[in-house]
Amino acid sequence: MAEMTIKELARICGVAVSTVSRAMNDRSDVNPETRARIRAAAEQYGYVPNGSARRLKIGSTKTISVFIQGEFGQLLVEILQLLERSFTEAGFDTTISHIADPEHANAGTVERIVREGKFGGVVFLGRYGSADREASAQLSRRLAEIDVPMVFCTTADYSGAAALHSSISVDDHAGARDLTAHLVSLGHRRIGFIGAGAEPDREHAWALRLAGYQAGLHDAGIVFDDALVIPSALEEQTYTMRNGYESMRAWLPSAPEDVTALIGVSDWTAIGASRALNEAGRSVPRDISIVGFDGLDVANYVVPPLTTIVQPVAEIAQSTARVLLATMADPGRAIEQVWIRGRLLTGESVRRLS
Amino acid sequence: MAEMTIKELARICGVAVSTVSRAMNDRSDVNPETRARIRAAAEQYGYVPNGSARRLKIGSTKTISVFIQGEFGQLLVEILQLLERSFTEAGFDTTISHIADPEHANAGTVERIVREGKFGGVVFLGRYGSADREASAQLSRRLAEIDVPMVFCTTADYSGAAALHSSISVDDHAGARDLTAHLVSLGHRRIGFIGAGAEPDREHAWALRLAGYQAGLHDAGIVFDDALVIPSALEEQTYTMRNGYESMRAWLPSAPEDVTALIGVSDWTAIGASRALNEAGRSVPRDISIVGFDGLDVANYVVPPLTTIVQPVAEIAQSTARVLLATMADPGRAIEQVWIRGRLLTGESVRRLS
DNA sequence: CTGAAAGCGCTTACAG
DNA sequence: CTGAAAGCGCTTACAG
Repeated sequence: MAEMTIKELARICGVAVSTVSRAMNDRSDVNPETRARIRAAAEQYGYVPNGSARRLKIGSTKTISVFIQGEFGQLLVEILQLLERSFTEAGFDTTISHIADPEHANAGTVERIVREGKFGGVVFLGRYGSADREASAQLSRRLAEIDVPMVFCTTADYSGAAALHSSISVDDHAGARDLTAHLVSLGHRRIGFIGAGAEPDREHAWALRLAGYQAGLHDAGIVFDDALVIPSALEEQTYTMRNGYESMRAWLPSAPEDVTALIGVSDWTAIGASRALNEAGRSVPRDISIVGFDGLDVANYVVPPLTTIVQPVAEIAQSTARVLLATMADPGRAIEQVWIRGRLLTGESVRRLS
Repeated sequence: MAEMTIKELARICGVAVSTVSRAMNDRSDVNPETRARIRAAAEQYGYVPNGSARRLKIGSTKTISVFIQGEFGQLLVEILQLLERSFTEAGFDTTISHIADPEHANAGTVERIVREGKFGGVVFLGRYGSADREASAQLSRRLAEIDVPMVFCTTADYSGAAALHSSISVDDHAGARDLTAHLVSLGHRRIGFIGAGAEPDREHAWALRLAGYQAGLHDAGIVFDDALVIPSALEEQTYTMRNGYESMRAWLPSAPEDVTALIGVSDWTAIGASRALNEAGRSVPRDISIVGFDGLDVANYVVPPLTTIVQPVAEIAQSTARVLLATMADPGRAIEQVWIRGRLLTGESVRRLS
């Protein structure tokens, strides 16, 4: 079936192409009857305006692009669906680009897509940026030079000292602090943290959560002990079940005997670590308590159900859409950093002491 | 930073736009030095060709579109990454569209995107089509009228009697049959199936897996018993952990006492069902054996690790890329239905009887 | 190897 | 309310 053009449809309808264009774009200055006739013909002949030509004319488009980095689990799917809905309601199409491997997606690719795309706005969605901080920072700075509104959702913009873009995320710091306070309230004082990254870092989720945990300890007057921080065994997989498992296995032989509770940097991490503990003959929560972070469905289904911080998915998506649309309407708008507090969900993975 | 056009760059370099175009597109008929000079200038000034203009001229594009339906777990992420890599190697860009809610994504949206996009080819990726079979079939037929090569990956095309599109998938039927044979070989004869859909169906994964299970029983001379088929409790969530859990809870009160093994329609289903069994005081595999399907990482980490069929992800992606690229090269090419055999992975969730 | 020119299919002032 | 015309930024015969 050959593609039909506006010209052919115009001839069929006996009008000028400009009239067809107006009819297809629901402009007010068309006779309702003409409009109906043209749209009926379009339907009948399967006419669809050529998007490329349209975009070429219009310049910036009614399209918002969402970039997703790496894996794409329940959390991001839920946020993406909510974003798509918001954008549709606001009259925008949503297009998605997946950056399979943030490490190898050289800045150029992303930049090229954003520049070529002529998008109305861009969302970067993805929990965790590249491990190469300098590359991330550089990309972020180059992106800032492009004249398109962008926001970062569930991920920081790594541009360095002063943020160049708005970002919306769960409050990682407060969440980890809440978890720590919860454990303390149940009598725990020797509390470990699973899944710390390698280098000093202040922007990735793991670093914020680690800092929140330290703040929680401080709140309770507990001295932070480096020996209770369990480093990630696997590069670039910080938040995975596999990393939780491997990290715990690597750490267990040298683990201080008196640890009574552990905070996983994510639910998956906690689940993987639990498995390693089980294999080592230590039962959760009898021998050791463990909590996660994110509040995935799976946290409710593992045995025992995990105590965790639930990410406020709806609020995150809402804020993201709001900030982006507002910035699109007023590009000079101030940059916002939005941190949304997660909710503590009590499972059965923590034992009350004494 | 204003967008630079080919015209401006041409003026800067002191050449004609056609020369810039040739240089940017790596055509052979340009003086290597001119080419180098132009590309350097492009880099310096951040010139990126306008994709819309390019597409408008070229007509069909060097872009392949991947449509993803619904959730997007480990399996699809892995396949998508492999597809992206194959397409890139073949010189194509990959663009992704997410159909958040296949139920509500009226055929029109998908059709519009495909028609507008002028893609070189289209992949439909997603394990499970819409529940509304008539709508699916109709969409499939309408898509067949569009003059773009398409293949279905890990999902059937639901066009009905005669397939209109090529499709590549794990061999659901053989996999379930293998699982059944495995259980039989360990002494099980009263084997149930968790996650059957509501209506008669022959195309969805659950239906194929159910049929494979029945074939496996038949192979072993075991009479199929309807009472051992556990229906899905939740609409549109067949393969989720939640559905495994809820379905098992609903079924348990009326469960025949003599069941010794269960086949989950997916790993997640098996994991959810295990949890319900645990809550009811039945331990896996001591009291009852259970197997899954898909071979997700999580299957190795639950306790006990799940026996399952591992989806041959690499082969699926490879075949999908091969079939699509071949069809793009030769649109008259015959339609292929590719079923790839999965591998049985033995965990610890099955007990040997007697 | 390079340039001038036509044209891809739209949208949008402009004139009626 | 409608039409004729210009032009968005490219690519590609065509001519040199």
